[in-house]
Amino acid sequence: MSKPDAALPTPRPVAAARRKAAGAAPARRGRPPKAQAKAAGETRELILDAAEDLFSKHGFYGVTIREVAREAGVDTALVHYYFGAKRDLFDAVFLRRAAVWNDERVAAIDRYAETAGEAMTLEGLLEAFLRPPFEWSLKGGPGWKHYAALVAQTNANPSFGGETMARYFDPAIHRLIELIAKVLPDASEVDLYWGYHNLSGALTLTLGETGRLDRLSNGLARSGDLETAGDYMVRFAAAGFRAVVGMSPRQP
Amino acid sequence: MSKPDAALPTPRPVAAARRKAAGAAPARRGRPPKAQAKAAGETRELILDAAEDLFSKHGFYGVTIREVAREAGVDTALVHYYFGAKRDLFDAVFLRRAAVWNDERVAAIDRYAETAGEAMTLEGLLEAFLRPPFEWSLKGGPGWKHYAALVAQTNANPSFGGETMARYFDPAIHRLIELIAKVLPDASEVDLYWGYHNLSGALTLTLGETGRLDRLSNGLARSGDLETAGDYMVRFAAAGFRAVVGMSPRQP
DNA sequence: GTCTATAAGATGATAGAC
DNA sequence: GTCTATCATCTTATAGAC
Repeated sequence: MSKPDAALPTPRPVAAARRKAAGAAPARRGRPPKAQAKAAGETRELILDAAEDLFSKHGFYGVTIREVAREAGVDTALVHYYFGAKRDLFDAVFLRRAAVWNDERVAAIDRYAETAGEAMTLEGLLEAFLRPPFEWSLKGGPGWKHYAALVAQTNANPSFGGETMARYFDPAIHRLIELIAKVLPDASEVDLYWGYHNLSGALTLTLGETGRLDRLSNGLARSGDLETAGDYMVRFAAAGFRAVVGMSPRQP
Repeated sequence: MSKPDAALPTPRPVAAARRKAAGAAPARRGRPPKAQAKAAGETRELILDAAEDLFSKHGFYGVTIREVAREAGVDTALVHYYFGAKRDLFDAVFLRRAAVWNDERVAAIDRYAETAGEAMTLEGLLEAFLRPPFEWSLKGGPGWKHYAALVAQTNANPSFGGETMARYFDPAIHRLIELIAKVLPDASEVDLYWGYHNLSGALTLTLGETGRLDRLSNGLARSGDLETAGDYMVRFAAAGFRAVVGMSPRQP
């Protein structure tokens, strides 16, 4: 019934093993061309961009410093010069967009809450909270798409970036839950946390854009169709939140 | 507001680096004790168990063969003797429980559908489909818990195990969707696939037991409380499925 | 089946010339 | 800031003795 041969991300041997397997160009002889002079801070950003891309696809251990340098078009030693240890590079990547990402989401729900006033709805709130990341992932350039996948990965396994995630993402989530509580006054805090947990999983899986859904549905639904994903998610989660109200008794 | 110092999985340098960092025992001198004779097939299982544990926590690249051998209490060369390349070991781990896992879920929803007959409900179906993995993770011993986390990881990033996942998991999911279609006759296939996508994300995040929820909720809700997670998930997803019925027009 | 020894190469990181 | 050269270590994987 299912077609076990559709396109899935290919397994990825670490840097050199992959180059070998791919029968890649025989490692250009002689001097590599000197890098052109870069604008101030540009090298730093190039490295972050490359690392963001690779970490989001292969995880911390699946990426080598050499690979990052190669994709960034800079020398290996420069990566250490700018960021120190590999782990620090990862943290820098995750940190770079964390504040923007969350400030924007908080601003969006606050703006919505103020505009809507008494007419505030659950769907409206979720829409305001979910749409910014989807929009960035779609239209913010490749960096934002990679970052979205990195956030998804970190949410699913906080071994790397967990600290940063808790520091920057949790306050935004708390604000959302606070506002949902106004719309669902009978919900307990526990109800809302479990509700958010369910939403969070869906969001994470969506931002990862793994292609699983494409294959499962034989192309009927596409992982990368974030517009549609958002529409379904808002409806699905709003109904879900309402359905779990009252499952745990409220604290007195 | 959040406590940025609670317990989260610690970053994990690769094998030797971690041993060094931990200031571990000075690598015992002299001959290691010979392994006792093992029952037939036991060594194989020991290796699979160790690999399952480690892969589920650190991913493919975050685990070394030496580490697997050490945790299994066998010689490094034996891992290759039994499984060949590292990638083949990973596949063997993922494959070992794939059939059981999915056969049991299909059996559970089929049994439910037959017993309930006309009285079949969405909640009943989801309960039948979701409870087995939760039960195993809770009561099936550590192996099943590790496997659940591995499934979660693979769903979130199918670079490794994607093929196996599609082959073994998709048919079970298709069967679930088929039965949901009976309960929600007005839903289009697309509606159901997006609905399942939302459920799948929640399931994945839950089986991962990352501790994110514990921290976010300051201990009010616990990732490891799979009983409660299941109760909320059934209610949340059932309402979600109903809410998305009709969003995409049905195929003629 | 189990272990020793070792090949063959990749990796994170740094010192120091320019 | 950038690049070369290199260290010290780790990694997968195999050949071959027992």
